[in-house]
Amino acid sequence: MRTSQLLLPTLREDPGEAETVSHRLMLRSGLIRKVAAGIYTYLPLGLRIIRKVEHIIREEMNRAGAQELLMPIASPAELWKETGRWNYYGKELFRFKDRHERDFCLGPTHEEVITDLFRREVRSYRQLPLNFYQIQTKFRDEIRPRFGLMRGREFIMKDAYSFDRDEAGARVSYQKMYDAYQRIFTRCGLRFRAVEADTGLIGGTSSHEFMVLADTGEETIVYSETGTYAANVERAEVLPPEESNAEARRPMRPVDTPNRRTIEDVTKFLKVDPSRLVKTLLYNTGKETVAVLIRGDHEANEIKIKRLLGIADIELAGPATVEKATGAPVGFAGPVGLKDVRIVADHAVKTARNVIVGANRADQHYVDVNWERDFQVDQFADLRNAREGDPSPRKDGILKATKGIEVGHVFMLGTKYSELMNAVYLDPNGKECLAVMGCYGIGVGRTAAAAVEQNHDEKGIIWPFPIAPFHVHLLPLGQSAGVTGATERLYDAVHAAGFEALWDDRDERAGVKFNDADLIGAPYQLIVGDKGLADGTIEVKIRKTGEKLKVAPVDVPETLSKLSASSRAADS
RNA sequence: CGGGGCGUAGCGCAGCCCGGUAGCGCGCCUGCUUUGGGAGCAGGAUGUCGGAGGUUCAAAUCCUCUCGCCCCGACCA
Repeated sequence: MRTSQLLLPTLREDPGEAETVSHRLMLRSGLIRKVAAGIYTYLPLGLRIIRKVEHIIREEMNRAGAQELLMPIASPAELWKETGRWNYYGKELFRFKDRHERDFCLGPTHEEVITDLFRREVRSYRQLPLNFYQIQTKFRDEIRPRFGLMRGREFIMKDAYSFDRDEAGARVSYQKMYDAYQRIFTRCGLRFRAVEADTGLIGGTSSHEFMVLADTGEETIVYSETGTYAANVERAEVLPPEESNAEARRPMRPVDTPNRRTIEDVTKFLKVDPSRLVKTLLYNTGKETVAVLIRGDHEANEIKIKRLLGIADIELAGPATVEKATGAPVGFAGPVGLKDVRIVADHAVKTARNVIVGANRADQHYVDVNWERDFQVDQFADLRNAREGDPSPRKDGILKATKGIEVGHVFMLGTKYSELMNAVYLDPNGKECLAVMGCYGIGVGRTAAAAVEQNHDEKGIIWPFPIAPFHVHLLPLGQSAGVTGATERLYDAVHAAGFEALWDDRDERAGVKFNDADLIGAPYQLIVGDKGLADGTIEVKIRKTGEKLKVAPVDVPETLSKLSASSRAADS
């Protein structure tokens, strides 16, 4: 492909709208352009990358025995009402009416549609197991789209759904997808880690997220350095502290804490460590107000709280509710003397002695407060986020924390959707059985963006060979007949050897071509100039290392084959 | 939705506080020179100053409303 035939609008300066590396570089290198918030056009070069990622996904999904189909983007409300998600999904579900005033939505995921297909078309246990996948545009009306392709409202996703006769079969299907994902992300040239995850809105029994390790990641994961445990912090279990606390209980007393409302204010004012405080968070569940006690240096985990309460949606109570429940303004809530409110507490509160809590009076706290003697707790549970330094719940070491970008997610769904939608098959005895399901997603654009986050330098992108838009970037310097002729012969030879080449045939100065090539990030650049040709060589520049090899033009295909051998090995 | 910020030429920005002919750099067009890391000189084109309303002799600038976008928090591939 010649650049003169390609819309490739590279930008010299960083666009004002982008702050993240991948977003900035994808705009600058002419891969994407924004149409509206979270909605992008893929320009020709960007689409090539998307197609490369899709190609790898297809190969691995097919290898794992899944079959590709394609479901519609618009789906009727009826299906979503059957599973209850028409109400449950919230504003993220983009709804609209057709000309007959019938309700529709843009598919954010496709459990309903695929389960509907299954129940209509599959009858017998002989047809199972089945695994269907599609690579398709999804729409989720995200509260806050950001970082370009990292979190779009419209985005391309590979989603797959497995149907098995039983739990055991479903576990096999799940494992096959888990293995396929390992291969996919490895082939995309990513450093990643599979971690235990929460099941969120999709529901189901267990799941893993595939996290690309990057500082700009929105997720925090914890893992055991010495063991195998790895989990999203929102999921990671925290073991109850083992040691009992021998500290003697001192008598409780009130102290004045004028206008000190936050943990930080109170600890500074009383000159104590945050771990000496217990914070009292009041949550509205829709039915009641619940007080959640968390040690001052710990972070509340709302997912765990929701799970404990068995409530899908909770929110921190507003000032009015807080005042009603505690009789004090926000910032002075505490468990002592708190009436008519259910109190749940994190395990760490149980062993904490002589702590500081709000007094349920303006500008006062209690110090030397002790559980059982001074306040009661209805239930203790694991309610906080894991953090670095906590023991691994598998008892295989101490947890470390890192940031990650979620590029894939696999779920064991169980029979949640088959029950709600009556997706059944007949077993050998002619008895109706619920299909046991799994579902498996990969964000295609996000995978590409994550690859940029992990593979770039100050000059631009450094594409991993398997997903590079072009393998080789030909840079003829000047317009002499010798250079043009040599470039043309190289272009053909490189193609014949199986490489995709981009030929910069613009009448630009060397510096412009070099900078654009570094920005676009093809793994190899071929620099053809009169200087080199005079002694019979051209230069092969390796983008990643900056290394330049002087090579006779006839030897270029072989040199490229050798250089790329290791990156291509993963293909087979 | 809450908090913060921004909308001025294709891109990056200044001008706004203190109202008075709309500017700079890059890119784009023409010509000459140059040609291995974002060239030089000369000439040129390009704006409903996000939109609507208001104040004023006069509004990019002040006021009100509105739309869009970005960043930080609750959602997720």
